[in-house]
Amino acid sequence: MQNNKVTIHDIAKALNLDSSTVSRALNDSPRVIQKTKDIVLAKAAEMGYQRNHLASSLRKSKTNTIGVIVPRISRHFFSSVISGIEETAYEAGYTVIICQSLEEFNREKKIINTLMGQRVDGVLMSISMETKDYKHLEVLKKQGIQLVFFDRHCDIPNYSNVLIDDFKGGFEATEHLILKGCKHIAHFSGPQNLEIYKNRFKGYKHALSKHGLPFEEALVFPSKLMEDDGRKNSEKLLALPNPVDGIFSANDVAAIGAMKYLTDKGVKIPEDIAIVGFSNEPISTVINPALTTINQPGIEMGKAATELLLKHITKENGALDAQTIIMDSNLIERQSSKK
Amino acid sequence: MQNNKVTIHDIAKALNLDSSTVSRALNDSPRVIQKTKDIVLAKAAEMGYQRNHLASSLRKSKTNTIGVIVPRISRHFFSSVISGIEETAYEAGYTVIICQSLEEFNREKKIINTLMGQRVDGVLMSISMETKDYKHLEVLKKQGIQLVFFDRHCDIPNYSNVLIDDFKGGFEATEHLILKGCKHIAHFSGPQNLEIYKNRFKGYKHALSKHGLPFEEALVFPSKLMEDDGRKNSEKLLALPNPVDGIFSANDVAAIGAMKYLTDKGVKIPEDIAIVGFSNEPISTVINPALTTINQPGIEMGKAATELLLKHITKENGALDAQTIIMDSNLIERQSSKK
DNA sequence: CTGTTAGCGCGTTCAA
DNA sequence: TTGAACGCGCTAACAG
Repeated sequence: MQNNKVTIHDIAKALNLDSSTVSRALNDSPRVIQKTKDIVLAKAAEMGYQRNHLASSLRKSKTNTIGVIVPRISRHFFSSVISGIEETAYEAGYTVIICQSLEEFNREKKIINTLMGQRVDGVLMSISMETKDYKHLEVLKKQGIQLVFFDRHCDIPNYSNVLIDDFKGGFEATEHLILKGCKHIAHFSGPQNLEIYKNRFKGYKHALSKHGLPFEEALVFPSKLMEDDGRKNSEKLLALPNPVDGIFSANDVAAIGAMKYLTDKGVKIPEDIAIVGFSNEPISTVINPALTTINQPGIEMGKAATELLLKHITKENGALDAQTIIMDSNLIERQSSKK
Repeated sequence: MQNNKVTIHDIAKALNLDSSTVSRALNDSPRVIQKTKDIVLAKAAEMGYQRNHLASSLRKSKTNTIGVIVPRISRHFFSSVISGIEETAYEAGYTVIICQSLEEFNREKKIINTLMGQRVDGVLMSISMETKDYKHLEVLKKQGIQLVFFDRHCDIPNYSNVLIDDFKGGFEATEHLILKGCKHIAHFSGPQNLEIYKNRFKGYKHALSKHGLPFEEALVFPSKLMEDDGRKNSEKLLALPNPVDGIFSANDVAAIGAMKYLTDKGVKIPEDIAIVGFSNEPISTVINPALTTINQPGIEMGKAATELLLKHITKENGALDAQTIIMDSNLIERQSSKK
C-alpha cells in the first residue's frame, strides 16, 4: 500500500542523470540524444512513472484543459455535441470539463468562476436562455481565456460562433414537401423571440416563394414546444376550407403530437399529409418512420467547435480573427411516399 | 489586455502583510484574527483574486476532482446519472471530469491513465461491456485513488457498488400485471449473459410463483434489444393457443416494437394486452402513454454513488468498508385500465 | 548534448 | 497572532 509517486527526480537518481534531462527526454526534446531518451523512457516505464500534470501546468501556465458549458447534458443534442468535443479534444491531448447551466444565469456565472479557478485554456459554451447580460464573460477575455460559442448564437464582437443553418434547414424541409407534390403546406412555428425559430420560419417562406406558392398567414400555427400544441394545431388545420397536404414543424414535439392526432382521425401519413419536423431527440426516429426529420449534426458541431477553439488557443498571440461557422442540418427520410 | 493574475503575494504586498497570512485568511484558518480576515477578503475581492487550484492542489496533493467513466454519454440513463454526480460533487466543492469508454476496453485503459495523470481524488465508473480483465484498475488502488462502480456490477473485492435492483423491478413489473388481472403473462427477455436481464427474468418468475401462476417456458421470448424482436415475438405470441393478456419486456425497445405490431393488428393496449417495459430512454414516455414503464433512477444513482465516493475519499485513512447500495426502480403508469 | 539554478502559486512547517 | 522559509513536481533560462 505504499504511495507510489515516482517523480522525474527518482528516475534521474536511478539513472545518474539530472532531472532536467529526464524532463527533456520525456518531452521528446531535440536537445537530448536518442539513446538517452530510450534509456529514460525505459526506466520511466519500468518504475511506473506518470507525469504530474498539475506541476507541469503550474510551471507552463497552460493546463491543456477546456471547459464546456451546456444548458443540460441530458438533452440528446448536447450530449452528441459533447461526444464530438471530447473526441477532438482528446486527440489533441486536451482534457474536458463539462458543466451544465440548467438554463440558469446564476449557475452560468458560478461555472465561469469555477473554470477560471481550474485555469482552463479555453471555453466552449452554449449560452443559457436566461442570459441577457454578458458581463460575466468579460473576465475570460481579461485573462486571455479563449471562448467559442456553439449552437446558440451570441453577438458579442470578436467571438467565434459555430451554428446550425436554420434558415437552410427550414428551406429544405419545405422544399422537400413541395417537391413531393404538396401545395398547401402548414407551418408549426416555435417561439419567435428565439433566433432559430425565426430563421426556420424564414426558410419556410423563402421556399414557398421560390416555388411560386402563396404564403398564407392562416397556415402558420404557433407552438410552444408541447405535444398538445401539435394536437390542437392539427385540429384547427383539419377545419380549414382548403385541405392542407403538408406540415413543416419547427420542433419535433409538436410534430409528434400532430402525428398522433392525425393518425387517430384516420389521416394517412405521409399519403394524405406529409410531415417534416426538426428533431433534437432520438424520439422521432423511433416513434414513426413516416416522420421525415431535419437532423442536427451534434457530433460534427462539437468537433468543429473544438477545432476552432484549439486554433484560437494556439494562435493566442498571432491573434486569430473571430469567425462564424455555419453547419448544415440533414434531411432524413425513412419512409417515402407521394409523387 | 494585461494578464490579470492576482496572487496572494500581490494582495499581501498591497496590505503590508505576509503571503502566508493572506493564505490563512483566505482559508478561514483559526490562526488569523477576524479583523485581518475581513481586510484580506475585502482586498481579494477588490483585486479580483482567484485562487489558483493548480498550485493549491500541487501543494496539498489533493485536487478535489473526481473522474467519471461511462460507456456513452449520449445514452439518456448515463447522462441522468452524470447530472446527479455533477450536482452532488459540485455542492461538495469537487470538479468532475467525464470520459466515455464507448464500451471499448482499450479506451477504458487509456482513460484510467489520463485520470491518474490529472491526479483525480476518486473515480466513479460504469465498466465497459468489453472489459473482462481488471488489471488496469490495480494502479488506482496502488495510488490510493478511490473507486466506486455504478450501474454495472463489478465483483472485485473491497470495492463499493451502486446498483439498481433488477430483480425487484422485474418482480414489481410482473406483479403489477397480475394485480391488473392478467393471467397469462409473456416475458420478452434480454441477453442472459448479462446480470441485469437475468435478474429481471428471475423477478418475473418469482412474481408468478408468489401469486400461484404457473411458469411456462413457451411464454418466454428472447430478444436482442431490437424493435424487430418485439414485432416477431408479438407475432408468435398471438399464435399461441392460450391468449396472452400481459407482457413484461425486459427492455423498452422490444416493448415498443410489440406495441406497434399489436396496435397494427387491432389489439387494444392495455385493454386486451397490458405491457410493462424497462426503460432507459425517454422514448417510452412519448411514444405511447399506454406503455407502463419501470423507470431507472439515474439522477438518484449519480447522487448516491458520489456521496459514497466522497465518503471513501475523506475516510481514506479511517478506511471505510466497501458496500453495495441497491436502488429501487419505480413503476410509472400513465394510463390505467383493466380491473 | 547535459547540468545548474530558479521559480510557477500555494500551504505548511518553525520561529518570533 | 503573524512572518520567514521551504518545497510540492515540473520546466525554462542560462551555462558549459
